[in-house]
Amino acid sequence: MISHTEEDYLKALFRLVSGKQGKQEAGTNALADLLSLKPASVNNMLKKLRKKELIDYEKYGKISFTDKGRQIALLVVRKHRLWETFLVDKLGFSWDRVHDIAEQLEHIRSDELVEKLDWFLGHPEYDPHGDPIPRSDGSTPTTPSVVLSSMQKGDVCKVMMVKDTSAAFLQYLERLSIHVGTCVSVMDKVSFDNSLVIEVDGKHHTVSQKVADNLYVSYC
Amino acid sequence: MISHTEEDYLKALFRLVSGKQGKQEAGTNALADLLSLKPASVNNMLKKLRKKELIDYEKYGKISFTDKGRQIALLVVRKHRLWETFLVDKLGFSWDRVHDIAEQLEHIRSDELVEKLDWFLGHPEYDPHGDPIPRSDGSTPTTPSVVLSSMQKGDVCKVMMVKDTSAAFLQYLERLSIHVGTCVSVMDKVSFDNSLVIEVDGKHHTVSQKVADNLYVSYC
DNA sequence: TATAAAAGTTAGATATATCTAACAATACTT
DNA sequence: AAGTATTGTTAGATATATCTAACTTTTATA
Repeated sequence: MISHTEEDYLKALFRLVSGKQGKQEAGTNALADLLSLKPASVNNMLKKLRKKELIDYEKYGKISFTDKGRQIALLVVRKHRLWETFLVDKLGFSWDRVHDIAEQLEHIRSDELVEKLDWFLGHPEYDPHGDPIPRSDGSTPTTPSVVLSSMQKGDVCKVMMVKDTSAAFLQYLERLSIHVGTCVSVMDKVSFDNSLVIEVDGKHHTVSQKVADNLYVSYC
Repeated sequence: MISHTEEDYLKALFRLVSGKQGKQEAGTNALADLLSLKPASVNNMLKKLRKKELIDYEKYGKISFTDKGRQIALLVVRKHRLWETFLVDKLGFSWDRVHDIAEQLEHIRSDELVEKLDWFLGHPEYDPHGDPIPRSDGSTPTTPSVVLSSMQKGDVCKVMMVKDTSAAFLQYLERLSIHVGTCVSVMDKVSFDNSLVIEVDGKHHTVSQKVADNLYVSYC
């Protein structure tokens, strides 16, 4: 039996080794940061997870999943993103309010529930932030790889995924009327700082490179 | 902040002092039985709950709610029954599979979630077993008080609530096509053991007094 | 009412998951 | 390659929630 806490560690490890933050390796400190815990606590848990054969790691070495561990991590992520989709699509939550609730819901244990929820939502492939929802067979829909900041003047594209899903950033996007699926035209690009002048819904906005780095798009 | 465990104790106390089991008083042993814990563990927790001003009780005395404690218990029950309704009405669960899942969902913390769920379900007053869903203002819809076992030969009534919601009993009712809302005609009553011959959906069944005691009905 | 049974309490042990503080190994940097 | 900074580990403390075993109080009954 895997505890909520253990699931949290596995999910955090998943974010580090295969998430959109990009890094392919995870260490004690990185995990501690992500979980807002102390390295000593993480170290303790790593031993427990190794004993349960959910991760591979040796003293002072890097951490990686066993097949069993990855499977559990994927299921937790699947549940998290399905619940986020439920909260937004069915209950009418705004996309910046669902994270904390989904963090709780992702720990509910019931295979039947996950599959019924998936059916109820119409087998969604992406959550409200555009993150791919892992399938029950362990596969994952493709993730967009083009960022808005790589677009040039005159390009027109569609927002596919939001990288930073903090409430603050999502609320900022809200003010610009930018959602997943929104069409964005690049009107100008300032070479000095790479900020972009974009048109959304007929309105012009200037966004910093940092903002544009956090928006994954596809050409259209 | 109230822990999951504390919520479980408060919910159990609620069942004892105001639930359909009828008893108006709760003791250490009764709580331990209901929670499948040892009296010593319960005693420990009672001290903690008293310190938090969620219950009133003195050494060797009976246990009762403070207003604050009752409010929390009612909210947990509200959440449990709303989630059960969601699982049956929206996800298509059968009524004998929802209890364990709702036991987990009832601990999800978010006032906004509860209210949105309530709206999504159409402000239901009763859950799939006919149990009243406490309202957000703390009031509770009326509970039926007439049991099938008090009906006489020739009476026709509608099932309003199932008292014993164990999977075994619910599955038994399932085989008899008895649900909340089902019409039942009493064809005969055996005075020897108070068992009843009933007609449901054109079919005749004999049910024991124990079964009939667990079905609340209203005349129709 | 004396005694037995039931109910309730206490003390001390265990398991989980966290922390701090001190220490050890690895990695960077010049 | 030496020294420093970063990263990781250990030991021991704390908090929660459970248990067992022994004990006390209350209640029931003979």
